[in-house]
Amino acid sequence: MAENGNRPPSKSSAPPRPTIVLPPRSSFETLFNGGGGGVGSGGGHGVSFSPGPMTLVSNFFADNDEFKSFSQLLAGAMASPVARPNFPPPEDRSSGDGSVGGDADFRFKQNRPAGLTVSQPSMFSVPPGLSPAGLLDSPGLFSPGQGPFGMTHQQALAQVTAQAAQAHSHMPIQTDYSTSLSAEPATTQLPAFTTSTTTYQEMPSLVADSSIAVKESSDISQADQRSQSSSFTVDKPNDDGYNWRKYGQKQVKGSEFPRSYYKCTHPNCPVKKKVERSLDGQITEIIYKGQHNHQLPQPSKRAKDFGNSNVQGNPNFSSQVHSGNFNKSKEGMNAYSISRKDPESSQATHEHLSGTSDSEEAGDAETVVKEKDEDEPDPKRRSTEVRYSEPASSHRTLTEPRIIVQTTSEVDLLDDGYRWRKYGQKVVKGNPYPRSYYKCTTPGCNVRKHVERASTDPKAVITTYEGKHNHDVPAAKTSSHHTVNNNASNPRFQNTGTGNHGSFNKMDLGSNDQQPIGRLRLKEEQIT
DNA sequence: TTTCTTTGACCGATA
DNA sequence: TTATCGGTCAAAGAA
Repeated sequence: MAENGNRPPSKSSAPPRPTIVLPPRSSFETLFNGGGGGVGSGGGHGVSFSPGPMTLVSNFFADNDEFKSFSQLLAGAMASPVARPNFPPPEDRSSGDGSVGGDADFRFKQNRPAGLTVSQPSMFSVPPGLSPAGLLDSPGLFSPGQGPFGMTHQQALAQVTAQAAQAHSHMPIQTDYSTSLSAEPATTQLPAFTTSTTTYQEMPSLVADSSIAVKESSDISQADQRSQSSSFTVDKPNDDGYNWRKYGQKQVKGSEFPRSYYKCTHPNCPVKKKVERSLDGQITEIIYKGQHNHQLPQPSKRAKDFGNSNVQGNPNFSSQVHSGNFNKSKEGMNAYSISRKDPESSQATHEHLSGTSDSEEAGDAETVVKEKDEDEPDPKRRSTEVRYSEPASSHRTLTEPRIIVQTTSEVDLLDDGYRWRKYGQKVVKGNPYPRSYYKCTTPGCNVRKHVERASTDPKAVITTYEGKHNHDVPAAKTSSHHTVNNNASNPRFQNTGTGNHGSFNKMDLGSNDQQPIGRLRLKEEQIT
């Protein structure tokens, strides 16, 4: 990549960072739940819901190596342990023998949110184009000698995001908010997936882009037939398969690190990305803008950079993704289409991919997938921003990012069990609804949360938590019936007795320290 | 010579 | 109207 190729030594000495694989929104949820619709086991329940994406991915595709089609991918995914309702709890699988598998299990156990289970049919679908292989195809992901998953969680986070970004750039996306925009004729290039009340955007799918090759440990998967050199430096933010030219760098307010601006070098390609790096070269944030209007660069080059490419090697995927033929995707989507009816809670759904840390230095990590109308005046077309941000903390070690899928409605924004004081509000351009800032009212607790509503659908909110509660959930709130309802419809939160946030605070390594929570955030934003 | 990065300046949007 | 900020341009330098 250009960015990395000519960096001054002072900047190029950064430790390897993962390319990011961001699971499209809610994709994992389906996996956790054992699948909804036509594929997989019907109605998963009792599935532990805590493994980070990497864990999920590893389990998800452990048995699947050479999927030839998306449906096969899906089928394979559903056959994975994670997707199985009777998937044994991590405790039962923990060996603690120090082996890769055992260690992985240990991590799994560590991060498992107590009582956080998923017992309902999937609220989300595996979006077409979501390639398990794409997720798996992450160099070093399971490389031996790098810990249980072959990479640090920080790397995992970065990898998740980068690949998501890549996937995003592979596939134009169309959001169909049935609750607000359903009347609009579909210019959909990708099918939307819906719940009974909400049509979710077909997220930028993770193309089976094994340009990011996988190197799995044998006990996790045999998929390393495809494995590529782990020398693929996953930390290259620009190694997403496209070629970028840096055209600017600036210190932006509010960020302690400079932001670099890149353009896709492909002629007439409007895609840009912003990358923030910490002083040690680590990526703290990547924001993609626009959609590639071309395919990935020539395989030869990509092969050089990434090793084999599943995009190349998986004609089904590459063709359907790049040629605009999404029939297969649609089929896959339908197979996972959501049948659950939950008007109480499914009005809007946002997922929080929460990373956590078992390190004192763990900071925030957030992934934002945000749709944004870029160059197209047509509101039906949106480009996508995929953001990965991770406050720089040079020695941070993140555990696997946990995935928190939060179902929120307008009324229960604050009913997460904790008490909040609103300390700020801001209106952003293009969104008639203010962005609100809340702070936990418990003395000494510095947790904040930020609630943002989609401009086109006030019921669609994005709640972002920052920090970690250093206290228990306050006594039950009197006005929590909405939360109760919401939680009732969302069993993942039932056992916690708290709101979603409380639940995943509690599940954070089972500790109640004040480590900041690494967080991955998926954010969907309607653009006016 | 070409390609790419760096970096100060410029411009438009916003408060 | 002005200041600030983010994004971009483009000249200069490096590889």
